[in-house]
Amino acid sequence: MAKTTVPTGGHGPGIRAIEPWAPSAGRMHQLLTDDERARLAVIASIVRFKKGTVVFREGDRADATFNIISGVVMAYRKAADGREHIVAFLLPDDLFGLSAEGRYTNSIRAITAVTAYRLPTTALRSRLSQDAELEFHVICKLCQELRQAQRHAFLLSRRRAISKLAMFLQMIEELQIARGEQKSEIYLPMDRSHIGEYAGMTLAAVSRAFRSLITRGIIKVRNRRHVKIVDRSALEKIAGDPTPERRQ
Amino acid sequence: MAKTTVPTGGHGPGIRAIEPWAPSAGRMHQLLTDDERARLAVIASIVRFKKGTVVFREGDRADATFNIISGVVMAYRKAADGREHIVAFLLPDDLFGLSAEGRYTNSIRAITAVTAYRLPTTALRSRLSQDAELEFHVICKLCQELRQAQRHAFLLSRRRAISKLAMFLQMIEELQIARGEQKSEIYLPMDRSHIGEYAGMTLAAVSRAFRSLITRGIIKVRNRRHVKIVDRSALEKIAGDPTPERRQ
DNA sequence: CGGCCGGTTGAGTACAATCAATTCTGGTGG
DNA sequence: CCACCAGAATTGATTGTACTCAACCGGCCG
Repeated sequence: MAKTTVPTGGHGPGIRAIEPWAPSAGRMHQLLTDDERARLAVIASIVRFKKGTVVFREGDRADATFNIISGVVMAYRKAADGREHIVAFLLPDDLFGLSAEGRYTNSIRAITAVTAYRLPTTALRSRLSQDAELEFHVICKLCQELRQAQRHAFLLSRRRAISKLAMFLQMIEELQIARGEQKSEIYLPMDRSHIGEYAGMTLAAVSRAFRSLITRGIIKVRNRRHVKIVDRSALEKIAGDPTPERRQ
Repeated sequence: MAKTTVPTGGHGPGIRAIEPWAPSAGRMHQLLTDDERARLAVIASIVRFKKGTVVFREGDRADATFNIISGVVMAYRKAADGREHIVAFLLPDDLFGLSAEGRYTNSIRAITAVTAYRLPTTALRSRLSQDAELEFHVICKLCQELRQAQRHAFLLSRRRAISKLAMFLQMIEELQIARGEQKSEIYLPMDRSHIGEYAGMTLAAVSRAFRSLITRGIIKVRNRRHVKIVDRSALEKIAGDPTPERRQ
């Protein structure tokens, strides 16, 4: 990983989230003012990670928090049998590097090439304690992440593989709409096995669920990474209903 | 629900969490100073709910956040088929009433008799924006809740019912230890069907998983609500390993 | 061209969901 | 104090779905 200082004139760390208190039609905003971003830039350095790099591991001493500029990372944990469970996918303007008792609680791996701001814990902490406005925005972001995690758990509680996949696609699409990256097609930065590790199913089950959605005419897969939702209401129905369609 | 103003001399809202940055041996502290609690008490009223009461529903206008004084509530969401998925169990010194775009994202029901502080959103918001110290503590609490939600998702990704139950018991025990309520026995304030709704399995599966742990001599069940872990290492192994023990 | 990685598909199996009795437990009133 | 009752929990039999293991496909790179 390469470190450089923040170039003067760069606009600095950013946080995007849905406004917890005011209506916003599902859109995310940049929560930080230019001024706040500049103040954070002072304590930040820029780091780059190649695709596949592990940024840090669960249990490592947590000496920095990161703020993604570009690229996608996954937060994951290893089960005792060596399987990886993906906790979250993090995108530009997201934060990662949460800790408990001074140690990271998840491992992080870049799943594309990634650029990020690196904010040393101590500097960040003292900056936060002086800046109520900034703290408030961090709170907004954490609320958002919490909701996301709860939604993930909800997805995982679905019984049928096809429901999980349907809900996964809905979540990804919604996220891309909220970010204004809407292109009538969903872009999947992760591969099938990552989807499985996120949704609690095997690669084989993911593949079968995709097949099933395709043959039912609910989605169209242009290629591995590009999916179009054809029948939105059918997808919704499948996502919502954990039980098989009652024959009869 | 009955509302009263906060009795003068009451110590006011409290938040307990594990310190995100400093080591704390898994213990939770009261994050708020007496002074902060008093300042919050000014905007709070005390509310009481009988066991089974729904405090608010997902989608309701979010005009207050709550801080539990005593009792246990569950945060839940309804699936399209009417089943309830439990998002979290909230205990004294926990917060609930998170919102997105001014609406609650989960429904809340009291599963025991509950007393709580009610903090009106607008008042809380303006109090927070003036009080960096307080905000910092809210951030700590949110980090804690986020970790908890991620752990829940991890639990839900377990395939075998017995692993889910084992992990559930570990989580409850750890929570009670962190709160200093340790009594060599785990207390379960929720009933079996709630455990099922939290862990993503049916009541029947919960029951069978309990049986299995009992007959293997890993736990002892004194009555519905009191469980003792006899063989901790075996429980850990089962919790960690989603696959059946490899027969040779 | 061959190997490799990501993905698909097939056959058999294991596990939990379902549906349906029972049994247990704690609370209530006689 | 005990009998009774209702809800909670257990247990049984059957079925469905996803896992496992394994073979196979197809694009990409050397």
